[in-house]
Amino acid sequence: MTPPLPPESLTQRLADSGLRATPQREVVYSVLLRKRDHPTAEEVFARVKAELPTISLATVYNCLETLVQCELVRAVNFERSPTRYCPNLRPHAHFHDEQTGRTYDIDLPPAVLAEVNHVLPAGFDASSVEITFRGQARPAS
Amino acid sequence: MTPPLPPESLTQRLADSGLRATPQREVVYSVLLRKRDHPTAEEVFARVKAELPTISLATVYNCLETLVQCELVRAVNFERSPTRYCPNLRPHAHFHDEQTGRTYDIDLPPAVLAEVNHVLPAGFDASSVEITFRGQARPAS
DNA sequence: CTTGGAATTGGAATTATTCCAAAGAGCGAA
DNA sequence: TTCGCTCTTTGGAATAATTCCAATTCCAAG
Ligand SMILES: [Mn+2]
Ligand SMILES: [Mn+2]
Ligand SMILES: [Zn+2]
Ligand SMILES: [Zn+2]
Repeated sequence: MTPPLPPESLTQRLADSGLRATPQREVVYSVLLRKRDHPTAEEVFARVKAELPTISLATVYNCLETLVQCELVRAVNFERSPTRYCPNLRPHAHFHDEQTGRTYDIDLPPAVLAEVNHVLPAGFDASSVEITFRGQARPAS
Repeated sequence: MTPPLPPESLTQRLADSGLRATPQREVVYSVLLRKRDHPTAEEVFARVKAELPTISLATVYNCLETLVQCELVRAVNFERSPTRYCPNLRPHAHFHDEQTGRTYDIDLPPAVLAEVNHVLPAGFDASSVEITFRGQARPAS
């Protein structure tokens, strides 16, 4: 009974990049883990303020950027709407519900990922793939 | 010897949507067809000005939006960089070369598309999928 | 204790895009 | 034809997410 992917220690990951674990970074990250609804920077800002009332929006942007660099968080974009942030580290696609605006994680089996990468002709060396669905969701859960 | 997908007449498509074929719309569309390098609105603006020196940037945005509505053109976004425009109507993914910034069309076989759609759990009804690769390209052609 | 680099902060700046109100065009009815 | 209505274009102002900047503040090492 292994714990489900022991979440990489924030402090550890930051250290690996030669960065410090600050209260701001810790709270921003914990807010993302607590409610995984792909919030925007503004939404993260609002949630973090509850714990750190004096944090600035600029800092939230800085922290999010840092977390993305450390690969603890993914930045997700739909068209030109504000960037959303996702702490799910498993390979997954995103489903954007056009009615509600909600975003869902869709697990991507390695086999499918492989299949998708096979469409690339010789000479194309992909470092990442991104798959985004758009439509209507009525999730079972 | 059928012509390769007789490009839907712009005039026809516009009429279908109850819209008029204007010189501005025609030139914007022809510019997209002429050089399929996924230009931004600003780039389209520059190219169109050669033929219609008095066109405004607002009109270019309007025309592009119209062409997207008519489904003659796809809007393509990479992160938060300016939207790019693509007149390729076949199902295809995009490959974004991180070095050069160039964008390549990658044909998507129906089988792969089907496979990808199969990752959706019950309750998720997708109206479209978007696949984007990022990496380094050394295209054969 | 110092002190130098890292991090945060508030506010200004940037920039792609949208909005707006006024002027121009095209077309069918009279 | 002319009129009137609607669609379209246009230039400039406004918007909004994000980035930039310069001034503190923080902190860990010496
Ligand atoms: Mn939406
Ligand atoms: Mn790029
Ligand atoms: Zn996600
Ligand atoms: Zn394309």
